[in-house]
Amino acid sequence: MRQRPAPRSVEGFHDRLLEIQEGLPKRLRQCAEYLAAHTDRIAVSTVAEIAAAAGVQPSAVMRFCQLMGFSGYSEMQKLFRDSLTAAWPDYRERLKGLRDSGAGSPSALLAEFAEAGTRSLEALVSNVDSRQLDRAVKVISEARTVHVAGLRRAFPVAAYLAYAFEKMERPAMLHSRTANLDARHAVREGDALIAITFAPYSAATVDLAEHCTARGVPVVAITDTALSPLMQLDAISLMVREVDFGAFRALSATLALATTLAVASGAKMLD
Amino acid sequence: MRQRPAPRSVEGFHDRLLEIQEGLPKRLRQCAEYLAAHTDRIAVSTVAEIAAAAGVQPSAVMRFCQLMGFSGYSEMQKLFRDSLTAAWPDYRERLKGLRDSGAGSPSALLAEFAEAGTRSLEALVSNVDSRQLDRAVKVISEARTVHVAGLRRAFPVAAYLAYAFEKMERPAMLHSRTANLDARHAVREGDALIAITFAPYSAATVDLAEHCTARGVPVVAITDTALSPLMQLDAISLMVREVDFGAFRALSATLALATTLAVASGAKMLD
DNA sequence: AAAATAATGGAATTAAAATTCTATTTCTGT
DNA sequence: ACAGAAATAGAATTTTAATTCCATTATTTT
Repeated sequence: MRQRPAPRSVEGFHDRLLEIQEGLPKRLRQCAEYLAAHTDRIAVSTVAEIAAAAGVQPSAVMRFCQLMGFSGYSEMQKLFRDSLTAAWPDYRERLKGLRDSGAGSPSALLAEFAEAGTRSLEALVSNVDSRQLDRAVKVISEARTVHVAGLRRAFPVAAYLAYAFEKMERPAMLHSRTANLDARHAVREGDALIAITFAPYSAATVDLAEHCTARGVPVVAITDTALSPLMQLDAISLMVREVDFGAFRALSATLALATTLAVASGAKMLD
Repeated sequence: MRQRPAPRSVEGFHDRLLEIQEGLPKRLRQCAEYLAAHTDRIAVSTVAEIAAAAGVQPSAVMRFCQLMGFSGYSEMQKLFRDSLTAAWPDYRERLKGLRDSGAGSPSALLAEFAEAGTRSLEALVSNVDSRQLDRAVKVISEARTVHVAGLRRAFPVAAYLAYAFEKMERPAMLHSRTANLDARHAVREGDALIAITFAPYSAATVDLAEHCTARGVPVVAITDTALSPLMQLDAISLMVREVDFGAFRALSATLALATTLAVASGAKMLD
């Protein structure tokens, strides 16, 4: 069997599997069958574990990897590990890479950002805690007035939410600190707050959230990490991990989540 | 610091992180922050990789693991590896599941919006006119001050652009009509305007674009159809077609395009 | 300001995992 | 059934990664 270059994607892996599978000897066939059914384990298992689970010797797994075109198990595993982490090299490196390879055109960059957005959206759907989401929607739909707070990078999201609520004729207020005022006294009992903030967490947003919590006004937090100060309050937290593009982070996932909150709570009110 | 038993779930991990995070010394705090933001990498990274990414020594990561209650990194990693294999339905499966069963639930809605966003991004990459994009980037990188105009649905995009330029220390001005003023006289020769508007096209944005064109200030237009009034001016036009879901239209593609303009023009200036 | 305590970086050590090698077994074609 | 080829198991080796240790640096207390 002649050597073909190693697959470069998970799809490529499956294709190759199909190509080589015919006329495979017993142990290698066992490997093929096990790996076809449990590709997701490759990223986090050792050769020994895979071998045991497939009922073969580690060396059989090694031979199988080489048959697939990889230099060994580690190289194959790398493919799956990379596909799991929505990780990107640093923005500067990436840009430099694009430029060096002569592909530094704006269109190439656009494709990168589009890719980053897509990955963020996929990760969002598989990670979001649907119980928290349901609770958030409930709280928002029951609020008299919805307050929306988000500054800096979170501001576009807050602005979009305010726009969406306005369009649905839902009483809503955008806390944008115009004239450096904060309008905390506009928050009344029976209202709810959607607070959006990402590291480095802006104090103004956190303050407002604290003010609300102290008064029993429910807070829905859209944030990025478990260390967010909003997690300390017992807010209903929705965590969003956007794919990094170094200094520039997409907002696709955050916006999709925000839209969902607005639309779902609007729909619930019609029930 | 007294030892508490190791967290037994990913949620438990986050909780413990919150508990211990206060008063953490510098390097351990770096670990905490990095791991809070990138928990998904733990399952597939080595100590050395985590340490490098967090900007600390491997031994610091080890001490952090022990502080969290684990015997070491391997034990902590096991938690995340198990949670991956246990049941992490990937994006496609999850989407299918939601379509079939939980129709109408907030999670199902989220999946729909994510899908709409993904398709918008795909369409964007294949439809965008790269010559126009190149010209737009050139014009923006050569401008003294970049003006950004967008109202209503386009406002979040304009706000994001203003934020991105600010972060890159690029002189930029967001025309937001605060106090119903328009700041058209702030546009000077040598500047450029990025005008964003979608049907129904808001008069204020179009007026500003006309004002600029009349004075020889180049205009980059982000818009949705060939019928846009911005197309009548000889602006550099970038068309974006967002896929809509119900009455709500995503902004993913528009934002990706906006980010590209900002980053590409920023990169060009470094040449 | 000095002593005590805690935190850190980096090398040294230990442990674990990947990979290779080879004797043995199992096929294949005659 | 037999020779030759292919495949396999398991041990041996090499490589890589986790963990510990300790000298040095920073921080806190007296």
